[in-house]
Amino acid sequence: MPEIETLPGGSSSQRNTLNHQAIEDYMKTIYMLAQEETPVSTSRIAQARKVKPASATSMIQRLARLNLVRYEKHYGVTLTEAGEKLALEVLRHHRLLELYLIEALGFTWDEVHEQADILEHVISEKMEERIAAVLNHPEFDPHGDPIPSKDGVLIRVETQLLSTLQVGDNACVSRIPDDSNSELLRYLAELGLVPGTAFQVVQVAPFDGPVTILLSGKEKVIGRQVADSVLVEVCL
Amino acid sequence: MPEIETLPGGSSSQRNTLNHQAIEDYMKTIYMLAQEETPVSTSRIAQARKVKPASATSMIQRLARLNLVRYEKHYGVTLTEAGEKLALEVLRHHRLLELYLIEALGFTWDEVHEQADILEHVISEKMEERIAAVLNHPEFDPHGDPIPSKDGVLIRVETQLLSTLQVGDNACVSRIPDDSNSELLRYLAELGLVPGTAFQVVQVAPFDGPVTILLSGKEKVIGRQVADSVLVEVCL
DNA sequence: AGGTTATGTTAGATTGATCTAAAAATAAGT
DNA sequence: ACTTATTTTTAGATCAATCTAACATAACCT
Repeated sequence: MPEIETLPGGSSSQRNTLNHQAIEDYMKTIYMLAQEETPVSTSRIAQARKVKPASATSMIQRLARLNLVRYEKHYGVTLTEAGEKLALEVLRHHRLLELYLIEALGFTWDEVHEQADILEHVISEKMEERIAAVLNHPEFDPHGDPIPSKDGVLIRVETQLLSTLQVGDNACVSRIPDDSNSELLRYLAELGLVPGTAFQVVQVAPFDGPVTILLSGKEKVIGRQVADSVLVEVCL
Repeated sequence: MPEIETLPGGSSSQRNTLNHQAIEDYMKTIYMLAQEETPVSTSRIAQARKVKPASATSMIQRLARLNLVRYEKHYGVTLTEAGEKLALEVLRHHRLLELYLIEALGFTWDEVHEQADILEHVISEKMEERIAAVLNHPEFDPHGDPIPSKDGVLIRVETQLLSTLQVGDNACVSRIPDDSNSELLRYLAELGLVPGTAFQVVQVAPFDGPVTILLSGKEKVIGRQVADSVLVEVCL
């Protein structure tokens, strides 16, 4: 008998247990990439997941069979409603976990991404809920990324790269990509450039030179590469 | 090229990441079964893991190749030193997690086993360590099972079944198997029959009848089947 | 338009963990 | 010791997720 594979599209959160971690990882990846550009191409997915394009293709076909994505050959992939729901669920897990690891278990900023990437696939509904409760239902994770609500709503914040600011601009650090390398994250934490921190741009050297900012009374000079890794909101 | 598979035998805790959850599950199973009887037979492993004997055989062969077990065809399996170390590591994770889920996340007694069974394979050294620290390096889990120390030492407690006690005996509840069904665990919790509780045997009805105990001033009557699920230490 | 390059897809292989069915080894019973 | 029953192992299949190599499509560029 053919036995059709089923998944989330079904009803509620059945915790299919065979929600196959690979599926969730692909869905998360596709969701992320779709923010930047849609439809999402095979090669972008392959690159992000660090697999060969052929592997991505075959997984995409599987996701399409599961109605998690719409797929058109040689064109690209978009998420279905069920797919987006799944992706947001995983993202919620990830971000809650990152915050939890820091708040409850004393991890540092730069350590949590990796562990959260693994845990996100295996925590039960109950555990998700308890973690959210312990953290008092937070809206942002430690990197400044919004945490999707249980029913899949994601706050969207207008941000720009720190490196695009002009001299005199006042801004707040909004987000640092949580998959930035650990060195960078530790450096930023040391500088005090963490989500929520307000600062003013004092100087922007030309030719992609360093940016000087005034942060809690002290001037800091940061390289352009670093300035490209920090997302800010212009405030006031 | 042949590429030989390697694992823990190697050095330290390399967190091979490909410590394959199935391998760890088999090792845990074999460890447990070896407590009861050694060597451990294929069929016992298959039964415990709920797979067909053929599947167990092939996994056993793999474990032997990895030097986690000694295997002799048609005879049985014993753990190597590396194998025991791995099993104890997983057991440590499991028991720490059970306690943690209760203490830190408000899970109840009967809910933790399943979630711990999944998490035990994916927490990092760091996370294990932080959890142990938060719990103040506990020696027993909520079911009364001893938690192996980081260097693989397991406290062994002499226990007997509650059902083997005589009238007049004083005893303390020592352990309840953590894989007992949830109904039973909830019932025991309600009765107050949890690890550490002292009680006296008031009456033992013949023909496998119920056992009456005196527990914090109140008499409770428990069926024989329940009395067979509780491990006690005779105290005083 | 037509050829070249880049991107994507199919085909076929591999590995891990499982299965079923069949063969082999051990244990048991008279 | 011979037959039967039980247990274990082997052989061969399947499924998921990956790979490589070969083929197909689309995009690009004079």
